[in-house]
Amino acid sequence: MVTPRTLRTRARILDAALDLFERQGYDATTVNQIAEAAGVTPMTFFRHFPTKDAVLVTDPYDPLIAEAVGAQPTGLPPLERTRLGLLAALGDITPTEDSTARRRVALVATSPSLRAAMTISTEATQDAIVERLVADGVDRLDAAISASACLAATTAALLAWGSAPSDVTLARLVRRALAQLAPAGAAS
Amino acid sequence: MVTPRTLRTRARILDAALDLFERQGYDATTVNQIAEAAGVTPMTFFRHFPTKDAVLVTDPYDPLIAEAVGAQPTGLPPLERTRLGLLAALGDITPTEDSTARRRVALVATSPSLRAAMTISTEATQDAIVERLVADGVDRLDAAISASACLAATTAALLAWGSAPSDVTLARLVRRALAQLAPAGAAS
DNA sequence: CGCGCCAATGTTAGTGACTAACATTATGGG
DNA sequence: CCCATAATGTTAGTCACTAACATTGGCGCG
Repeated sequence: MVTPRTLRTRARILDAALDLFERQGYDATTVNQIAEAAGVTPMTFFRHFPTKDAVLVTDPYDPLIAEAVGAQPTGLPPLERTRLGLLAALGDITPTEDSTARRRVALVATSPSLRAAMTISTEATQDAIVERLVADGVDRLDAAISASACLAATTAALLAWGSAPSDVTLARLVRRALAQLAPAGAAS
Repeated sequence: MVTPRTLRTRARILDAALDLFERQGYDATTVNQIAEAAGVTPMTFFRHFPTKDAVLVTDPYDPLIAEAVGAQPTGLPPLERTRLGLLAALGDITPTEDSTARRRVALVATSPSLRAAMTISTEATQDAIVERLVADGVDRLDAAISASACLAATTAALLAWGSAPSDVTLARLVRRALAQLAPAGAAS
């Protein structure tokens, strides 16, 4: 049941949180402060976001990415399949970026606990890719290695993007990251 | 001041913690339980380990690894330097493994919060590698990409080792992981 | 062999993230 | 305009972790 009221409250909490995080840092900001600034009870905060870090960390792209990886030629080694799949998915994801994406990423880059939360969330994506590769007969360990390496490179690019000049696009950085994992001297 | 008494207490806490974690799971075990089992106050626990997860997560290998990476030929692309450096460092690290290493890794594999803690700790290694590469004139983003990709692959191997048959060595799995990041068709 | 010093431990009191069970408000559909 | 029900509030609690101060216990020295 997604009522308009829910959306408004959620947006107020999110705005208050981003504002406070940017002004006084993530760790120095308490959920109580966020709740108060949003005109709401701490309890209500947790009804909208399961954890404090969930305000900043979300990625609903897992199925999309796993599918893109699966769509790459089965003959390729798993690393290459994953790499190409991520590049292919990139086009679908980038346009969706809302205006706060960069602020969120910049904030995540500032706190170890946030980067840890992001890792946990990335694990879901990794699992999705691994399952997809395993379904095609790839060894589970090989799949995990490929997926985690590609995602780590992508994450490095993402974090860099958070504090990059505003004319640098995320897609550009990710392409650069994944290019380093390409078979020697390959184009694209 | 590293007195014998300190070492004994620390060992008692560590034993109690490993035992409880294995019997009832990491998240279900409280610091109070560990302290009680070790015949000690919760406060004392935190004097020996900064956090609950510190009992399981430690790696003091950063300088060693960074040095090994730096020792690789400067002409190579950063990913390859990092990869070869990690392989070189592997020999120095493996023999040091104490008998609880595998138990610890197996436990880390079971809980997302522990894997997150491990990521934070791996970041230190990553930073050491990045600084070393940057010192040789490598672009910082390129360095971060290489280091994080190689370490992610290594971590995947490490986690797999935790629940692998006991005749499978860590070095073997790590070599397999890093081999996937090798330039196409290169040996070892 | 006992005594005093200081590291190691204990005590108390508190904060902040989160949870559960139950009470209250308010919104939008009939 | 009213009522069912979603959304919020209240209260009370747990657990990881911290700070300040009090206490104990082991080891070196006389």
